[in-house]
Amino acid sequence: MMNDTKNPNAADIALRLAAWWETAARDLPWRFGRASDWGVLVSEVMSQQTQMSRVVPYWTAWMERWPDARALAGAPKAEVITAWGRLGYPRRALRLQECARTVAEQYDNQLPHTYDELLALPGVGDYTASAVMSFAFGERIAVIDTNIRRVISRVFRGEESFGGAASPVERETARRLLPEGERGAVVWNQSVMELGATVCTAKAPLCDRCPIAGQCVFLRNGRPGLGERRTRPRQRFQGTDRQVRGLVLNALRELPAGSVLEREQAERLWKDRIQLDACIASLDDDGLVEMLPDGSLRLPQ
DNA sequence: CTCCGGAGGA
DNA sequence: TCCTCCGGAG
Repeated sequence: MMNDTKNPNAADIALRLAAWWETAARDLPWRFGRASDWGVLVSEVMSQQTQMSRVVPYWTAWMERWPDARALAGAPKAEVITAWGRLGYPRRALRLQECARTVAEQYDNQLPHTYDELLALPGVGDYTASAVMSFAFGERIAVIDTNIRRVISRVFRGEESFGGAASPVERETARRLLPEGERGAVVWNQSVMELGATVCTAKAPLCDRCPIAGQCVFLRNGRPGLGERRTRPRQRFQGTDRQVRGLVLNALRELPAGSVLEREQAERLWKDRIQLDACIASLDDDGLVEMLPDGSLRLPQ
């Protein structure tokens, strides 16, 4: 077809999303240049597997208490674990502190500015390294998370994205769609991700509120397979080790600082003694708790 | 109850 | 490549 005006045009979509970003972006405290590079990294680590809205109060308190990598590096582990609160996946808290130590010691308290150096930091994977490069340093780099994968797949391919790791084709597509200029690329990453988080959601996309509904192949095709395919296998929580670990750690966090959880108290948290012990052992392995000779538990020092 | 989401280790 | 790691919103 010679003049297919319906074919999605990346430049046109980028313009529309940039305009939408100006009016619709959530006012998160680490956005719009208000946070340090380190603050941006902390926000990204906290946002791994956790909704931004839940992160905000934790991030604010965290950055007030430990404004930079050096400050976090010197904090007692127990305080770090406690401050992580109910964000979930508390190993992230320890990795973030390890990251802070690396930054403080090896990089003189300044985040490194290359993707490879960022990627090598504890708790920093492809997504976080790319996000810091883009959002903290303003570099032109394709950021790929599940929101961006979903939006790009729907808008340009008219399909739901597959689960699993991003394929080389997906990565190449993401790079190709990136606007030429640095500033444009940053806004592209932020706006596509924001669209995926708030409008182009996985299960019930709000197409009537979408600024690029007129350019979307997925919508034009009648949203084929909407909600049929999961981006990842379903994860149960009730009865799992994750729930038990959460109960134990939460009990420790709620204790007065420095005090221990007696064995009897721990046993009251979960009926299945075998599973409880396995979870305590795994928390110990992770460095999230310490077991004393009498069987009581405490947060690590 | 179901949904959502990166890193790292096996 | 698969699996485990959480908690709160809907």
